[in-house]
Amino acid sequence: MSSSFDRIYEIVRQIPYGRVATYGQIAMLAGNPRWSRVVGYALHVNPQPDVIPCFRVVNRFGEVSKAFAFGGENRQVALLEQEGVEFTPDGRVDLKRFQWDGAQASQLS
DNA sequence: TTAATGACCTATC
DNA sequence: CGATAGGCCATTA
Repeated sequence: MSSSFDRIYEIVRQIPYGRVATYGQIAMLAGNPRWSRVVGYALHVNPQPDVIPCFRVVNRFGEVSKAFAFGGENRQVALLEQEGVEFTPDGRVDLKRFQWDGAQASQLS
């Protein structure tokens, strides 16, 4: 019985293949631009990793968090690369090309 | 109920 | 430009 997390999970779970979303964006789509921290917390508990691709969630800079290392930070990068996501030498994702436009998708007829 | 924590973001020095 | 501080929200102890 999650509380507000359900809203967040709903968004993250809608992230399409080969696309990434940011905590702030997810929070915004959830209806609260300041849930950024809550989003991270929600994914931290990640009760159902089978439907919640947390590895597709990155910070505002498209970079994966340190504490994300649920099996090696490199793991998340590898997974995203597997989906066709390009990473920069800085270890960041090209948000302007791979950031999931959930807002647009949500409003898309 | 209060205090402390957190996979964040923004502003300031 | 790099580091620090504060703010915001929800969860947990």
